[in-house]
Amino acid sequence: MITHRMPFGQYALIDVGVQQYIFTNTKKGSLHTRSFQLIEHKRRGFGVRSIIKSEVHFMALQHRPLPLQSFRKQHAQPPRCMMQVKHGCKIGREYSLQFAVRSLQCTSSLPRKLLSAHCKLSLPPMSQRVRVRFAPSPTGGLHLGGVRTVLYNYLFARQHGGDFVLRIEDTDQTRFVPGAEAYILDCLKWCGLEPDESVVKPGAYGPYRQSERKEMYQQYAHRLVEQGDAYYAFDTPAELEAMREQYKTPENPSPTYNQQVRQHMHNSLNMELESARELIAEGTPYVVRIKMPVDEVIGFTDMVRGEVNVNTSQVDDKVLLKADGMPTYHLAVVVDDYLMKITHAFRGEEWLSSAPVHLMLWKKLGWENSMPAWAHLPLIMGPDGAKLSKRHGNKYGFPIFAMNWTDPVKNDADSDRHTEGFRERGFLPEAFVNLLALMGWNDGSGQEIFTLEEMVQRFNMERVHSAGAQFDFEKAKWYNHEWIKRSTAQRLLPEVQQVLTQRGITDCNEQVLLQVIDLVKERCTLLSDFYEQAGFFFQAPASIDTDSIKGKWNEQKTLFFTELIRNYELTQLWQAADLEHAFKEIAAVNGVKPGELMLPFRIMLVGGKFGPAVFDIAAIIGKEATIARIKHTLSLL
RNA sequence: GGCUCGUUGGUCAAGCGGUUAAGACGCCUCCCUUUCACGGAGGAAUGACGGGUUCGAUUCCCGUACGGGCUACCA
Repeated sequence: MITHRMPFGQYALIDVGVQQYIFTNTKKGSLHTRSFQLIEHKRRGFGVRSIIKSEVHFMALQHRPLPLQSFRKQHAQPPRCMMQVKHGCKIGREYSLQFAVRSLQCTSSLPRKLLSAHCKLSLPPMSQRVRVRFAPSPTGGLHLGGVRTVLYNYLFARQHGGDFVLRIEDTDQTRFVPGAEAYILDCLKWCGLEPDESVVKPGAYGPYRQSERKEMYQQYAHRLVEQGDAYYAFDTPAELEAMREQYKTPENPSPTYNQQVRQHMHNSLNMELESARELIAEGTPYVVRIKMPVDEVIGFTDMVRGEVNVNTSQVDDKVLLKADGMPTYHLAVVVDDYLMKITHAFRGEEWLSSAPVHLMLWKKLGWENSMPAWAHLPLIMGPDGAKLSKRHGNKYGFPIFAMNWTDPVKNDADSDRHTEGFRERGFLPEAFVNLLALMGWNDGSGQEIFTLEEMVQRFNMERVHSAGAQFDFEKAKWYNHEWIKRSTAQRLLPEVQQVLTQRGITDCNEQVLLQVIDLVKERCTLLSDFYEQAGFFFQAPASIDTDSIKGKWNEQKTLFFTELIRNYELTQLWQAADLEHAFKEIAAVNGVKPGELMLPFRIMLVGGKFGPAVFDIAAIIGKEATIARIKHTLSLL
C-alpha cells in the first residue's frame, strides 16, 4: 500500500512505502491528463517493480506555482483524488511507472538526469494584470511569423483583459533602418492589432524604444559584475576571431566563448577586478559577458512545450553589454520585461536555445518571482521546410511581409529592394489574421474561419502546437476567398474602389458598384481579381476573345445580333428578364438555339468566358454600352 | 560537430490507450449551372523506424532516423 501526498502547482509527491517520489508533469495541461516525470527518488531496499498495482493517492492540481521547499512544508494537506499505480517497469537505467487517475491513465518515467532542485514553475499568479509584449527590431519588413506572434499576444491580452505593449528593440545601431518603425506600426494598424502601449501611445512604462533606455541597462550589467555573475571582457573582434580559429575543429566547427575558453581570454576573470577597472578608466573598449555557472541544470515550464531543461555548462557566456554601451537582446529583454511588468512572454522558437541565458539573468538579478511565463511559438516554414524567409517569397512567388516594404538602405539595383506584402497582393486583413492564427492553433472544433472577436473568445495557449507549420499559399488564398465571399459589399467597397482606381477605372457609381460587388465577389480570390471580374461593368473590355466565337460563327448569327440590336434600341424595358425574353424570342424567330447565342453574347459584353449571368450584366451596363459592345465585336468577326 | 525542439495524407490538422484515424486546402470524378464561379455528392491519399509497457498503442516510455532552430559585441 502506498500512502499518498499531493501535488501543488505541478508537483505530486508520492510516498511509496519507504520510497519517496516526487512527480512533476512534463507537458502542458492539467495533472490528470498529462504525463509525469519522476524527478526525485530515494531508493530504499526495493525496486519500482514491487510497487506494481499498488495504490497511490494524491491531490488535485492547484494552479499555483510553488518552490519545492515550500511545497515540502505544506504537503500534509488532505488528498482530493486518487491515483492508482498500474504498473512499473525498468528500461535500462530508467524506470517507467504507469498509473491511473480516476479512469484516466498516465505514464511517467524516471528522467535520464535527475533534476531535483530545478522544478520551479514559471506560471505567474493569474491575479496579476496580464501584460504581454511584441518586441520587433526595426530592421526591415514585418513578416508572417512576426504578425502571428503579435496576434497571439493580442488575443491573449484581450482575452484576459490585459495590456499588449509594443516595444522597439533597436539596440543594434548598425542595423538601423529608417522608416521601419513606422512601417511596423502601420502593419499592426492594418491588421487591426493595435497595441495598448507603444512609442506613439506611451503608457506608464516608457520609453518604448530600447535605444532610449540605454542607461537603465548599464546599471544592471554592472551590478551583475559586482555580484560576480558577469565580467568585463576586453577581447577585440580580431582576438575573438583568432580564438574561433584556434579552437575550431571538424568536430566543433563553431567554438563559443564558454567556460573553458573564458579562462584563456582577456577578461576580468583572469585579472584583478581593479586592473579591469583601470583599463576601463583608461578608455579600453569592453563588453560585459554573463558568467554561466558550471554544471547546473536550469529549466522552466514553457506554455507550449512543457518542461525544458538545459545544463548551464552547455551555454556560452553571451555578451550582455556591447562596447558601444548598448545592451544586447539578452540583457534588454530581461530588464525590460521586468520593468514593464510583463507576465507572459511569447516569442518564436528560434529563441528557445537562448532562454537559459534569460532565465539565469532573471535569477541573478533577483527577479525570479516576477519572471513571465514563457511560450515559444512554433516556427512558420517555407515550402522547403526551412524557417520562412524573404527568400521563399521570391522563390515561390508569394508575399512574406504584411505590407509592401521598400528598403531605403538598398538602391534600385538590388533586386530585393522591394518586397511585396499581403495587403498589396489583395488580402483582406481579416483573412490574413485568420489564416495566421490557424498556423499553429485551432480550437478543436474544425472551424477554420474566425473573426478576431471569435478568436479572442476561443484562443487558448494549450491548443497551440509545438511543431512548426509549412506555409501553404494555396490555403492562404482560400481563406481570402472565404472572407471575400462572406463580406458585405459595403465592407468590400473601399478596397474594390482602390483596385479599380489603380487600374484606371475611376468614375463608377457607388450604388452600381455595390450591386456589382455582390454579383461577382464569389469569383474573387484576391481583391485584385475585382478588376477582371468587375472592371467590364464600367469599361468596355480591352480585348475580345473572338477565337471562341469564330469557330461556330455563321451568317444566321450575324442576322440574329443585328436584329437584337434593333430590338434593344427600341425597347424601353431594360430589366434582365425583359432582355432575356426578347433575346429568346428573336432566337426562335431566326431558328437559332439560344444556347449557341449566349456564349457569343457574353464574350461581346465581357470579353471572355466568365462572369455572372449575361442578362444581369447587360441590365447593369445599360442599353448604350450593350449595343456598342455587340457592334464592336461584330466588326471584328 | 555541440545543444535543443519537433515528427499523423502533398499541406494545415483532430485525436489525449480500444475509432471504419475527423475536418480543411489542393487534386480527381460526378451533379447543379446555356460561361466562369458558388453550391452539392463522391474519390484517391496519412500516424518515420525499431524496441518497451499494456489484454490492447497513432496515443505512454526509450532508442534510432529524419527535419527545424541556435551556435555574433543581430534580433
